[in-house]
Amino acid sequence: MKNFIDELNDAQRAPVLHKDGPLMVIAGAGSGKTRVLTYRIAYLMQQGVDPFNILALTFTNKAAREMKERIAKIAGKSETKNLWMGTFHSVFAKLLRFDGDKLGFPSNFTIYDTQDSQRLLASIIKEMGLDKDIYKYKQVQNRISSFKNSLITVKAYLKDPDLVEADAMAKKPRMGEIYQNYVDRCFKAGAMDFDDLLLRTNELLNRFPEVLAKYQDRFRYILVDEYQDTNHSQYLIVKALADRFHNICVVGDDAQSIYSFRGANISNILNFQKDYDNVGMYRLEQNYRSTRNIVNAANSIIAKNKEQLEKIVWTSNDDGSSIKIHRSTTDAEEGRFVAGSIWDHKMNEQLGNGEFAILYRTNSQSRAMEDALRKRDIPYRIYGGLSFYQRKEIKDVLSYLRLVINPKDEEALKRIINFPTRGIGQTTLDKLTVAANHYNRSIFEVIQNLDKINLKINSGTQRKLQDFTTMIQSFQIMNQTADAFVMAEHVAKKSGILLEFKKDGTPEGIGKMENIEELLNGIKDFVEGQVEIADATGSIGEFLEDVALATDLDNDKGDDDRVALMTIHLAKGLEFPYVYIVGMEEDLFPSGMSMNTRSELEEERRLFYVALTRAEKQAYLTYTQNRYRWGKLIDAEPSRFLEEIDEKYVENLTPIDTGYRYKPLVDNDIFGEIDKSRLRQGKPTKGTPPPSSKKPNEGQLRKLRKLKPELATPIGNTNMVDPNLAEGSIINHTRFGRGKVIKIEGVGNDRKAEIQFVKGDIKKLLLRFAKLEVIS
DNA sequence: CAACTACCTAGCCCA
DNA sequence: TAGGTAGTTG
Repeated sequence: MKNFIDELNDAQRAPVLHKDGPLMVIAGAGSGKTRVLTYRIAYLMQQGVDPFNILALTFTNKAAREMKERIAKIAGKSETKNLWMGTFHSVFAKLLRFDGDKLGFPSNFTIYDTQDSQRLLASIIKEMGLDKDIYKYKQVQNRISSFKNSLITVKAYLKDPDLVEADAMAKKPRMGEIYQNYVDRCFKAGAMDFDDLLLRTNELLNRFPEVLAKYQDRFRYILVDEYQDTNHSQYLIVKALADRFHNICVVGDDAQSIYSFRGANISNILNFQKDYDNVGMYRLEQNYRSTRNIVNAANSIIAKNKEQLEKIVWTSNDDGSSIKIHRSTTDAEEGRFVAGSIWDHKMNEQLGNGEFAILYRTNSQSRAMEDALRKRDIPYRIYGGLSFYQRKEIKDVLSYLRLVINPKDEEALKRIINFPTRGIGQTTLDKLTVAANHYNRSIFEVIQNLDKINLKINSGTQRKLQDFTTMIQSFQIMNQTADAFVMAEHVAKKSGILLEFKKDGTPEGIGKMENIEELLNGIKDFVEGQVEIADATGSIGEFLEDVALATDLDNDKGDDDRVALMTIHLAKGLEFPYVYIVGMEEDLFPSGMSMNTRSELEEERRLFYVALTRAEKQAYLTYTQNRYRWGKLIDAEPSRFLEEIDEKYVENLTPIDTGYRYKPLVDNDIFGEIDKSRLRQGKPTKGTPPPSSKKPNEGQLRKLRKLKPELATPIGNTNMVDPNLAEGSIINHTRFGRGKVIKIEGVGNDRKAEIQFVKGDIKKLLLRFAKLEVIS
């Protein structure tokens, strides 16, 4: 084992070496926090801590996988096998599979995704005879989710007059009943939703002291990444588990807390020192990721927030070029600018597609970007949005598999009982549902006992129902021996799903069939991968768990070279050399729904901070004056965040138009204040941003020449017109920068080119005089 | 009683 | 724009 500790700087080393007791690491953006977490685990193991006694909670499964690999490199692969590492949801789903029976859940419980929850709520609301325009299932689902994340059970809800009152005021007096029914139905279906995985874990640890003791004793060292984004439910689990040994290490950055909409509570990190005695406090403030311009610009933004832990992020990296702001007239043009700019960078600096990311506030903004990238043949990948596993045809296949594992799974059954159509319609299903509720049994059980209950279902339909259950039962028998792939392939064929799409024959049908084939390939890969894992079997159950708990980034193989398109939320924790933050407009970013209170606005600002600090070399901020929203073209105003960046770090590629509502920002005093106070305390001074002495473009040009000497313009020798110059050429002008030739006209000495420059303006230049260098 | 088609309308924020 | 729904057909 080589001495990996030497690879750390002083600030990083201290928390790694901190042995026992609670500690908190406040890690600024790009300061190497994953590294600290990884090395701390490796160090604990080196010190003789059994990996069996270590629990590490990460934000994505991908992050867990990568950390595990790095630890394996240091400590050896066999050592890491017993580490419990993963997201909150996957770790506690595993725990509940072991001990959830004490709460009455089978070990093969289904995990309902958001869509399942919403469908179930929609049917409950319908069954209760409530007005679906008042009780909107999405709203109801949101509300119940927030109850669960705050550990408000049905009982607790009913006891809280404020909550009950609030729902009554919102004309939803029967919210409590819906909540109760929802919980009952999930239980009856042997299903947990995402929030249950945490809520039920809490319940388990509270109600069964011996279970709590078992896991307290096991998890002697607990590490939590992204602690600023934990919710109350997660907070309590961690607190309970760490209560015996107090060996808890939390890592996070309050400035990057961006998940309050799903219950994350920033006070968890702000109050950590109050929760434990003798907390070791460590700060990582040196940023290794970004240029000084980016770091300082980000600091100037986050300084506008009031609620935060004190820290100064600084860097010893180069200044880099300034942050570029670009205005366009429409979102389509915004897309063209971004695609064009990426293209230019690629051509001029010989970069791969993977070095670029386009970040946006909402998924719907991706379309304009996609269109523009496609036109330029730039390969890209969209992250998030509708995931592969949420597509209808895929969910249908998965529903069959779910039903094989857990026949009580009501949502799976309802999806497929009549798909492909087999003559079991809504009326029949309604009768079955009523009976199931009445007898307190699952629908599947009701069907199996049709002969014993008189449901007034005609004999033909009864026959069809029996055929259906017979089919599922045959799958179940097969599942006792077959692996996930064999099983899934069999189900796709025998259920008639594949045939259904085949005979459809339309392009959509063929597409769906291909998707199912892709699913099958994925399952095959999965099964083969599971062979390497000690106690894994490659069963359907394992596969379904994997799918249910996959986060949007987990499916990324990352093996091909594409421009990344994603929301800012998804980009947390990632980094890219070139980052385009698009849609910098009021009402969009900050979102119109998050501008009402100070804390909402501060979260939007943190989101902007996260976005900007993803960039290593260069950040672009773009906005448009008109944007299509809700199918209509609407006027847009530049985001207030644009004026919040200290102007010394930005450069406008487009001249400020007369209608521009904001003056460029001058107010950088806030940052100066904090900085001075830190100076007085004798803290590091490297963070003080020295005003950039260089003109922004110089650095860029110099870099360009260094990278590609053959592209450097031989000054003074360029008024000979390059024979390669043509319409569509990309050129470099010694004064105006890069541009694209739109048109060439005139002859001889009069020959001139109309050029669209990257900076935004269009110029007509006489080729006789213009010092142009043809790049391509 | 189920299946299909054609409309209509709400959603559009983020996991 | 897609998903839900009413109306019609088989």
